[in-house]
Amino acid sequence: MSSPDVGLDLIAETRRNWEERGLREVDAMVAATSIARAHQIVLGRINQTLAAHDLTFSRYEALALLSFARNESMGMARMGERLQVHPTSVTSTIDRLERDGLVARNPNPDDRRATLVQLSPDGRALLDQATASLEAVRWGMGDIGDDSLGLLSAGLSEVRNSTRDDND
Amino acid sequence: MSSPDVGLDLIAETRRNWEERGLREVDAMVAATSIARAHQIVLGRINQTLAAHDLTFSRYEALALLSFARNESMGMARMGERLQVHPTSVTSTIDRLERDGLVARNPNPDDRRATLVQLSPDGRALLDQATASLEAVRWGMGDIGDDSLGLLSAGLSEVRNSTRDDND
DNA sequence: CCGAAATAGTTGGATGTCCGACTATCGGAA
DNA sequence: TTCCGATAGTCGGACATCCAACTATTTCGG
Repeated sequence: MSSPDVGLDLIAETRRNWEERGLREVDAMVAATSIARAHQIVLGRINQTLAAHDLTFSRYEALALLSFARNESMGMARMGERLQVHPTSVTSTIDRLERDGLVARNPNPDDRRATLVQLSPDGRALLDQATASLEAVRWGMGDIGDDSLGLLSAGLSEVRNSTRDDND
Repeated sequence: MSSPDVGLDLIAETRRNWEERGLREVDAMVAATSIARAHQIVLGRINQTLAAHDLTFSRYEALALLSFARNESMGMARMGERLQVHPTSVTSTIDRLERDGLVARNPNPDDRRATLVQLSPDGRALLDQATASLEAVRWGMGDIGDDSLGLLSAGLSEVRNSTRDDND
């Protein structure tokens, strides 16, 4: 069924190497590395799918976020909070979406500092097409069953919420 | 114990939004999003820790890989395979490590196309210090128990090995 | 033995992300 | 009311990553 299982081998070998060296916290290292590799693979699949629509996952997420907002419009600062990215990343993402005519920047009449981003009809249409493509490839999750996906998501929420003294 | 649980709320809200819209494969979408967010958080913690050593996770991984190689030396193509990144990414990473005196480029006497990357004494010393720092923060995995980490890693290996028709 | 295909690495271009710094504006406290 | 801190966005710089294209070598098939 499965291919040569490259990813597993690489992680397993890394574990052996570190164990031989006497590293403490090998399990944590393996988990962190596993997250990084899984991210690399899943995002690669997703971006490959979205490339057919001239989109990336970042831009897709921004379009989707706007599509759920009242009037399909939202301030940039709020977008940054929701997407958990730096304000400059929002600027960059919106720049490209605007360049492609998928969103528009409008002034906020109540606050001249703020900019409201508005999803355009083209943006909404492209979002729907891209969403259909992502559904077809199950967001890059392959043939994993929903029950396993649920367990995985639960484990990852533990990671997100694991305390680290500082705030997130 | 846990903080405001920001990440969970955002993911949970995203799930609600998509469910209302009638998306199929909501579990896959949540899992993919969870991986992306966990990656963002864990890598952020790791890079914050490594910043004290003027390193990033990419550069750290390259140093660690070299440290396990025979003579702490390896060809760049092989590094790309092991780290699962594009050859140009290896070039970029090695450029910066070389700039900082942590590795050296040497010609391969058996193949004039190839370049051997050699870990320097400074690089080895810095790697050991950085590793100690990462152990102290458990590679960004917070206070999650080793048993949970094991389950998580197992779930993620399933993702890596999930078939997607194409090869990886 | 020779030329085509494969391989190693680099360069240039695009994207995404962060940080620091800067401008413009808002808002609250003295 | 005025000034100072907080907030909204942008810009420049650094880094990571991919792709396409290019050079230099190596390798292999005829």
